[in-house]
Amino acid sequence: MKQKATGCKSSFFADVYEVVRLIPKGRVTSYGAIARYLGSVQSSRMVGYAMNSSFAETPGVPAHRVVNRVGVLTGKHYFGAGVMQKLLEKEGVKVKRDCVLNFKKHFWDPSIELQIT
DNA sequence: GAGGTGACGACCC
DNA sequence: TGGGTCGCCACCT
Repeated sequence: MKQKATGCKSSFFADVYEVVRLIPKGRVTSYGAIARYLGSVQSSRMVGYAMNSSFAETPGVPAHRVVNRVGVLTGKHYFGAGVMQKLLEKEGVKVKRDCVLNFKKHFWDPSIELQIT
């Protein structure tokens, strides 16, 4: 951990972290939604990569609120088995078999919620 | 300085 | 309709 590019607000990662922190409690979003909000839906993979490094971020990034486009907790393996689901259920999000129930209902789109007026 | 990696998404067969 | 493959782009080694 020499530089990690942290502290550089213009970093793509930093931008991702900022958006994820804005996700309200009991809501979830997708990697693609964040990537699209940042202007590059093709960079959706980078969002996931950013989450992988989010554990080193302070304060912690609620990465458990970020799932793939169909509501599957693909990152739970990195969080720890059951941890991601437990955190979501604690916030009122029903999770079954690593899938968010009523995903569309809990979906939080930054491009809409954070739309520039 | 260059190549490889990756928690996804969209398109094609 | 379902499964498989490709692309994309910033960070890490």
